[in-house]
Amino acid sequence: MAEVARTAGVSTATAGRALGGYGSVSPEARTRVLAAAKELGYRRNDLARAVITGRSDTIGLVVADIDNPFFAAAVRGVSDAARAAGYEVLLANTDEDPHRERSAVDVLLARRVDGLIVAPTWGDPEHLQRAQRSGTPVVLLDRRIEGVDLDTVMVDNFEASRRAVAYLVDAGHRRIAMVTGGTRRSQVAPPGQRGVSTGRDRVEGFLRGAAEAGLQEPERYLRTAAGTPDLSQRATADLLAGHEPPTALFASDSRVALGAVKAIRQAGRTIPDHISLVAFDDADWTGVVTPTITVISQPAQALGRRAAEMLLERISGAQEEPREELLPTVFIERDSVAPCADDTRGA
Amino acid sequence: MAEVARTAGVSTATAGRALGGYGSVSPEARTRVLAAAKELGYRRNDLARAVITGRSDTIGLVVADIDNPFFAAAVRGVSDAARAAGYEVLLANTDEDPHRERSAVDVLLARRVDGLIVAPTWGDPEHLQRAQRSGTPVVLLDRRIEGVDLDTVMVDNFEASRRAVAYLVDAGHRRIAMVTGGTRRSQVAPPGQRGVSTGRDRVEGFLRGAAEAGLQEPERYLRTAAGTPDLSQRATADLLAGHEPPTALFASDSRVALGAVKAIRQAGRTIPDHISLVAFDDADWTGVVTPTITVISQPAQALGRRAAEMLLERISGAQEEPREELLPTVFIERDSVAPCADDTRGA
DNA sequence: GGTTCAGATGAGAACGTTATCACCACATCG
DNA sequence: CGATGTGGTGATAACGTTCTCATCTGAACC
Repeated sequence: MAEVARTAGVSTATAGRALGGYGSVSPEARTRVLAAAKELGYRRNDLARAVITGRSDTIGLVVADIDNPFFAAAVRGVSDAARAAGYEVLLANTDEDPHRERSAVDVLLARRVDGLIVAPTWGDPEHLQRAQRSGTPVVLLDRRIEGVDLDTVMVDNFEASRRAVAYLVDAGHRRIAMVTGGTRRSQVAPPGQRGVSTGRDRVEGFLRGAAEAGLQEPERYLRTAAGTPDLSQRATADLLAGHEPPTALFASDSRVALGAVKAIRQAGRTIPDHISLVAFDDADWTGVVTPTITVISQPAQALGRRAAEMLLERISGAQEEPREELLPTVFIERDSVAPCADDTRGA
Repeated sequence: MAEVARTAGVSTATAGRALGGYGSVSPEARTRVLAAAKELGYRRNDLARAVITGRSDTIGLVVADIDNPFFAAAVRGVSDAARAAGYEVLLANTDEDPHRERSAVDVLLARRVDGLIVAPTWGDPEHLQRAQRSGTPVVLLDRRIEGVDLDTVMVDNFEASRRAVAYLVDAGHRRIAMVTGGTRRSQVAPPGQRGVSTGRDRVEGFLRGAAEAGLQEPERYLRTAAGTPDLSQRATADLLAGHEPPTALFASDSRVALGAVKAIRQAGRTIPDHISLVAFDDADWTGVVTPTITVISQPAQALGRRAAEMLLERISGAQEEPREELLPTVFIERDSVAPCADDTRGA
């Protein structure tokens, strides 16, 4: 910059003003500086600027796995909203490992991000609260943490799941199973905080829906820790092979549904004749398989966008109470649910 | 840091050495500094460090759309390799807009990324060459640019496509269609550089395969500018409704395939009885639809990982000639291709 | 016992910006 | 005409680090 200033015949202060767009500069000085900068191939150093201003115009984004379609869409939403406001996005994956989440947050904080959007995984969220307290706003995406004062953008997983079960019950089903990832057993945490809120809420919605229908022992048909297609396939196969197999299945996300569909097919059963299926997430393929799958559609991209918007509000100094914002899900009826054909429905 | 130094009773220089892990510090001084830092809640400012060292330990990643499964996987690969080496990833989407690509590169350069991984879209690549020349290494991901000296990691799209067509020809098909996105018509660029190399190479592979089989006017069955499921669905419907409809279809990626499957189903045809299908990309759903889809599988995540590795080599000063690295595709035979049943196969 | 050398330390410069302040010229106003 | 702004400018401090250099200590070596 000093060289640009020299070439343009002004002080570095004036050159800085012309290049940085602050203060006031005469039109002629500005053009001279700009010309000199172009001639010399000058490129601004945003890092040095950030050191001075204390703002990096960057937000940190921490998700479990960008390669999961839900998060990919959410990241896209965050990215779009961020860029529209002149912010860049620093991305980190955790693979649901609390240790990686914590270290990712530490690194992003050291890089002086102006704010953080986190889809928190299961451990102690103290690092998130500390970040917020020390002046870096945090917005939770897709997952809430009880007893923590942070903005949160998500859907009503409990209610959506309860309704899905009610829908299956209305179709006459009584032996309704749920396959889900998330809720791990081998986990050290207070009971209320096990697993990820998304998984917990969906399981509780399932249990509530089952209870409301007076179903006996719904836990008998609940399979957790099946978060990948492969695990889900095995869990579903297990369910189908059991005594009094379920006549309907609720899959907690599209990857779980993928494994479930495979297992059902391999077991020689057909959807929806032998077993009905409802899944979370309107993945692209759910509309193209035979039969098409009835799903609870989540506005993944909009969730990301809203999270970014809320974060940007906080960054610009909004001081209201932390709020939990719920975006609506859409229940899309397709062809994977049929009335229960099983005579033993009373079982 | 000055306060930490004061608390620990050492100079800022020594505190810096203890905190920054450079130079040499006595064990006792180190422990005193670390204790003081912890007590004061000191958090290092990596931005200031980057200003001094000239290295930000950050790489910029520019792709068309993170919400596309191929790129999501590639980004994951880049991210993993980057983190393993202590680098962070700054992400940008272009939506295939050359203007956005250029401005994204400009912003990332201003943030002093140590290197760039770009899946280049169609316009003039001068900004990429300039970045490389001015000392920020650039690696091209998934797409090459002719006549440009940049490292590139991709697959052999031409050969994979040629083989896919040959496979269909071997099954007896003569009216083979291709639906693809990418190659736009309304584009201002020298003929050889229209569209994105991936799309061009696949089209040329298709044409070569057709030529080798002696097929007449293969262009008649070529539909470009159908990069989204919706556009692809329309293009496929159009093909099916035409005179002498194709008996086999080659879809240039999984999203195109999705639209094609929908169109085929809506037209009342079945795969593979009426029409065979081969698609690029082993999307998760291609193994679960009926019938399962025969695909050319790309190692998307490995492409990202290799791109990051090559970039890191350049960053650490490797000076060899730029190279183009091809990762192998895998042709996965499933159930969407059947021998041609059409009597008029000579047409 | 002097020379050499490595380890440890501090003072202060350096990195490339923005922030602060003082100053000037000039217009505006009463 | 003097007081009061206001836009433009430059010198220099400031940001929070790392880098450079000089100095000191003590051990090892012949």
